Amino acid sequence: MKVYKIPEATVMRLSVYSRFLHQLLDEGVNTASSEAIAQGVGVSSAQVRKDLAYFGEFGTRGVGYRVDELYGHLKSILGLDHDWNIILVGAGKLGSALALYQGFAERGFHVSTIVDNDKKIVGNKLGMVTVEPIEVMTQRVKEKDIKVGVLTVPASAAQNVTDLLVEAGIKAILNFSPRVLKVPNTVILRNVDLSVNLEVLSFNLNMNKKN
Amino acid sequence: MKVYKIPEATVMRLSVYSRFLHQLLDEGVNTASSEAIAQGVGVSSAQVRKDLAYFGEFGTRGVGYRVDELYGHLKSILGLDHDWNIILVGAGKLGSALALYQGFAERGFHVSTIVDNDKKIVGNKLGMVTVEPIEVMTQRVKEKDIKVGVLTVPASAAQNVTDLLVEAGIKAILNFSPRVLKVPNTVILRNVDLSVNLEVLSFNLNMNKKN
DNA sequence: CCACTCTTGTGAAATAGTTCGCAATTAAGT
DNA sequence: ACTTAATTGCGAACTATTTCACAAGAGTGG
Ligand SMILES: NC(=O)c1ccc[n+]([C@@H]2O[C@H](COP(=O)([O-])OP(=O)(O)OC[C@H]3O[C@@H](n4cnc5c(N)ncnc54)[C@H](O)[C@@H]3O)[C@@H](O)[C@H]2O)c1
Ligand SMILES: NC(=O)c1ccc[n+]([C@@H]2O[C@H](COP(=O)([O-])OP(=O)(O)OC[C@H]3O[C@@H](n4cnc5c(N)ncnc54)[C@H](O)[C@@H]3O)[C@@H](O)[C@H]2O)c1
Repeated sequence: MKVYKIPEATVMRLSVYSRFLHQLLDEGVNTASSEAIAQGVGVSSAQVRKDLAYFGEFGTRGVGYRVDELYGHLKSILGLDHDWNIILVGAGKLGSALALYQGFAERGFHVSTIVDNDKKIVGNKLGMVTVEPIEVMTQRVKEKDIKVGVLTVPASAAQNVTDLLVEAGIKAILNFSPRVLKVPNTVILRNVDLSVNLEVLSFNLNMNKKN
Repeated sequence: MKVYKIPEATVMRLSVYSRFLHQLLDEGVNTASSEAIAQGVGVSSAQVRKDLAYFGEFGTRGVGYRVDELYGHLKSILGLDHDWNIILVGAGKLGSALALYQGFAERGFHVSTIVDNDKKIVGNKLGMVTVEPIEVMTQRVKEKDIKVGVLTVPASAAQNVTDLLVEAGIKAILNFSPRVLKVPNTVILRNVDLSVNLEVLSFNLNMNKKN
């Protein structure tokens, strides 16, 4: 079987395309050219076509893409044709914001379990979900067959929690703590580092000033 | 004047290196080799050396880098040798979490102004800062000479707020809303798209399953 | 002061990702 | 049926980034 390695940048763009297509659907648009999509998300039309070409031929020459069809293909490519259960670890400021965010559910991501090690927080309700003690984490991951964990604990606790999640059989982790985590290569890890984002801005501002 | 274009990936790694060096400083470590840094942040040692080479020669052959020195250089390269005032627009769930986050101040980013258009929220205190009405935004940006804006408003309001910020003279925007924003190319824009991050995980989980 | 070890800095090679350019195909107009 | 205009899919060219590999120092110990 021939398996191409898909650039991560491509995957990220696919996600953005799919959201833009959703917007077009809402607006009642039936077809869109690669150029229209490109304009909408701020890339080149060749880029759009190349990205899609990794996965098949979805368009019609001379016409463009049917919005509903392409949207369906992208959802399926991204693994969004079924819902995902998520466990959120650390119900602090950031964790609470994420837990209450509607945007995730809209894309099929459901925060079905929230755990924290602070007794004062355990028992609180975030939306429909009650914060449970950290001790039940392993059990919940196993019994609910949760594949995705979101980490919003302090950096000092991050590796520890990660090890427990991995042991419990988690398959992917989205880490918000500013710590480099070690995971076996069977587990997919992504880091969202907000300070890094600000510092890239700061770097560019600094550059502009000098040149 | 010779100006090298620095890959964005390099800049992001510099930020991570600098944080790791800070950690080493705390631990009382005096020198670190490129290999040690590489291990600590999960890249190759050649990558570390190449990244640093864009900016100068900071190490000593046979020895490595003086942690305090290199840390200082990186802070300066990243424009972190002075503090930055930030305006936060949208004091909702995510905005509040960001406003109260200590990690930013530690790196020299100070949320000095917070604005929102919801009368029920205006007047609330987030840490030391009082949420002000959206109407004062332009004035605050100008009078405090704020360069960086953080956007945590709903997608529907994002472009509108952006236009106002640009008009007020903002230089850089960190956008958390899932909308592609248009800004003049004199303004630096970065997007933090949390749904995209989850969808990349979902894509990879989906792939693993199939192959 | 020489031999040995360690580790940087950096060209060159390898890999990865983006843009270009156009043949192929479709639809619409005549 | 033919012509024209639009737009995809895709190989080839180009550009960017990472990795390799090693000469050039720098410290250490005899
Ligand atoms: N708040 C932000 O805007 C923001 C921005 C960028 C990064 N972060 C990072 O996100 C993480 C969380 O930030 P926050 O501001 O929400 O902090 P927070 O202190 O409000 O929340 C952390 C939560 O984790 C819980 N916790 C601590 N140790 C735990 C453990 N071992 N097991 C389970 N739960 C545990 C705490 O009880 C607390 O509820 C931190 O790593 C922070 O650096 C936060
Ligand atoms: N909460 C999350 O975890 C999360 C995750 C990913 C993305 N986001 C994005 O971040 C943004 C904010 O999310 P949130 O959950 O904090 O929403 P929220 O509704 O809690 O907060 C939005 C705030 O913006 C204010 N606002 C609305 N229009 C405004 C305007 N024109 N000018 C000034 N203020 C205005 C509202 O009054 C509200 O306080 C959204 O775009 C959302 O998609 C949030």
